[in-house]
Amino acid sequence: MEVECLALRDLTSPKKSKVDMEEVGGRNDQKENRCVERRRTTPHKMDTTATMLLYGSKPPTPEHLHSTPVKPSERGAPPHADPWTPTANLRMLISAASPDIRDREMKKVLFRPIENERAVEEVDGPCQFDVVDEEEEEGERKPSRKQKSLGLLCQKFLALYPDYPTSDTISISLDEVSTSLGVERRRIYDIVNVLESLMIVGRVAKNQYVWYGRRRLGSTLAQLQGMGRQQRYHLHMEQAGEGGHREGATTHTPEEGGEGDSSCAAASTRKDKSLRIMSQKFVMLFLVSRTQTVTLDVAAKILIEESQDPASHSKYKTKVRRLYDIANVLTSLGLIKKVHVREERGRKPAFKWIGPADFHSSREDSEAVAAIALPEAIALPGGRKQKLARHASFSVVPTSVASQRRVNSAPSSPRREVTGLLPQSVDYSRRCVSNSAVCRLQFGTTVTGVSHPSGRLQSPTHSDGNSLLCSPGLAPLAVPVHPEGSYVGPLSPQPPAFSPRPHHMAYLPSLSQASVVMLYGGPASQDGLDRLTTEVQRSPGSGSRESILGKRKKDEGVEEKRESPETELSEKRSVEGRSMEGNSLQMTTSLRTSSLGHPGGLAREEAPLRVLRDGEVGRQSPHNNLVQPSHYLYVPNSAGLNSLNFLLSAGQTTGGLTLPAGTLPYVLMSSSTLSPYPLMANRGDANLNFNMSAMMSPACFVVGSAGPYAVAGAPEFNGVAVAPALSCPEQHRLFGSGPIPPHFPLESRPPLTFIQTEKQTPQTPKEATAGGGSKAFFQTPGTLGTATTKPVARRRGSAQRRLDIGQPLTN
DNA sequence: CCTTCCCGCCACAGC
DNA sequence: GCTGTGGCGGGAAGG
Repeated sequence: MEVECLALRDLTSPKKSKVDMEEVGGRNDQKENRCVERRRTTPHKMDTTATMLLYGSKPPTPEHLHSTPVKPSERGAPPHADPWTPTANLRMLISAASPDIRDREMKKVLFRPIENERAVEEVDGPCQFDVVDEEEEEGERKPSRKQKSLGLLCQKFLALYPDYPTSDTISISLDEVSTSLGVERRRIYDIVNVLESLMIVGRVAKNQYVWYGRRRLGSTLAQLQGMGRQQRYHLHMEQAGEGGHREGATTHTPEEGGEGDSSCAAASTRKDKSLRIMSQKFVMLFLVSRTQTVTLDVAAKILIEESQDPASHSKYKTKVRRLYDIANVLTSLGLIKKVHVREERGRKPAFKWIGPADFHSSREDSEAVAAIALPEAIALPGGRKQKLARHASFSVVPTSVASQRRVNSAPSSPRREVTGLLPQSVDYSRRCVSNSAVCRLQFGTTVTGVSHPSGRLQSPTHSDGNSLLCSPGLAPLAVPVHPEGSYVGPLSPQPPAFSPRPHHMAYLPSLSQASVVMLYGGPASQDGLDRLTTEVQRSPGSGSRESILGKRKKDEGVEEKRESPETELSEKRSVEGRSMEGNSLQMTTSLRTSSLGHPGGLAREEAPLRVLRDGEVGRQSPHNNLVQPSHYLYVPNSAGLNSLNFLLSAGQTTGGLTLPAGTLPYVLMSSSTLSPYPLMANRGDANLNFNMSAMMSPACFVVGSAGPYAVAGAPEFNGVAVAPALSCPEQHRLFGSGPIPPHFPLESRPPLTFIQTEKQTPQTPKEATAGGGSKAFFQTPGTLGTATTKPVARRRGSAQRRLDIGQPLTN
């Protein structure tokens, strides 16, 4: 193989710089104007989020999505939900909870629709929930910069999809994502580009990406490591390290690429994007570094060199800015964490690799890996090829990859029609894979999560086996929803009644604008789970905390778990709730958007959630202390939960969840996924409870132990999507997912079922069956057909970027 | 003041 | 000309 160079050459295009220089003056002016304008508009966008979720599966109209945000009202969505309100509620909860949480909360409010804030303020004014702490009111108003950070955004993004999807059928629509997350597309590109560089996502078509999750991460990393070595980054690092700068390290091969193609350089288009390349290189640096710590300074220098640019100061600054962007994403992925290195002159910011160290083992997808790389390598369909490769190392991979991609992409039209793409590969039209338990919701999409193996998490108890995480292998599928006792979120103050044990509530503060209902289960029970859980670790500190990042760590499931202390970040985010005893499932609703908060506005309460049964939820597994919930049920509020009623079957059940096709959209997420978010939980007691009820007032839900849960959909919901999670082991079996312990105690339990009450359109999951029984869950009605379609719908399509991706068929 | 990094202008590229 | 992409750097928040 030749070397393809990834050339960074483009990173800084001289041309551009020049231009900028020239234009600066004018540009700025324009900028100003634009800014204003945009700002103004933004709020609407945000508003739409909820809507988006609703429509996710079925996009109302493609146009809508794209276009500028329609006001919610237009769509029928409630005018903006009050973002603040939820927050307020949270605060209350938080206060009640621990200080840590509070802090955390304060710092980050995930999913808060930032942009709307303003609007909201004006409109809503302070929320109704005055309950809140006083203290914050003011503060909140301003969305702090942190709340808008790329890292946070990335976490939200990641939370939408399972770490280890069973198949590569999960598609990602940038429009939807940007809308749902309430950010501009530009930001999504930043995230996606980095994820793409690691093969966590792949580009399918314009505006469409496929979610691969971390399945390929290990191989990707291995590949990058190899490339890094080839490039001799380690040498560079060393040199740099010492001297601080390495300039000389020219070790790297100059371009080779066999190419001499210098042409490459010229050829390169923007596509070669630097962000992607930089991201890969940055990761390589970690992988080849002995210390696994890379300072921005060094990284920037190395990257600049490669890029051939004369390192001008400005370039350096630009590079650094980009590195921060990349680092934020990588941090969110749990691959690196920020640290400081001391040097002679003080300390320098640096990042330390905390991701999987041992990814070699998993090489399954070697091809994939290859692919990974370097997108750049790929030739452009247009026939232009580009790329450049500068470093031999890169070259290695590329070819194969490139070819692959081409192949794939070529055939299909750029826009992938639903079906058309990737011939071999998956039919995107179907979102769900047969086997997979997971479904993604299309847009709303989220997928279910799955387990991922990450292990380290939180739970202190892992020993018990409470933890549920699925083994990697299984992961995708089965997520145990666990059956153990389920408990419903206490709307009512008295949770105890329901279960013997203290319930735990988990409250996620802002998952997204949409309100969320979380269900979290305690430890699943049992043994079976235990096995699965490989990952759980105790966290040193409190049992309760877990690191966020940690969870995601495993690659391919196999990776080692790390114990490492979490990153700072993680710590912050650690949630306490998890440790709760979790026996049961708990549900909580966040009010975020919703109605709760709003006085009038949103009242969607048409149908409050009600509990169908209470049963004793409590029975859970005996041992449950501190277990971390394995999964959470995430329901976008946007969907109109408020109006929904739903029933949950008793937790114990095992059966599985059954969701009627039309049900509401929900996603089952592994706890790890959520880990990053602040979660409030009550530990059994009333601590938190108190407010909850208030917050939730509109909706109520209950979980009965025995019965199935039914959800009544609000009118709005047409089932958006159903995430399939498997709750029980049995299901797993069905799916074949994994080993499940025979003795899984669930047998008797009734399955969870969601029922729709109201009008829901049942959707049929077409493929539901395929997988096996469980599939049903998975399917999201919408997802299947609808979702798929959506892409097509996407507005006009001009695809700009060629689909390079073909993704590895390999799977 | 320095670090971090959000924001969004605007160039490009495919149609 | 239009739209999707995404490079890039100003400048502001945070520390």
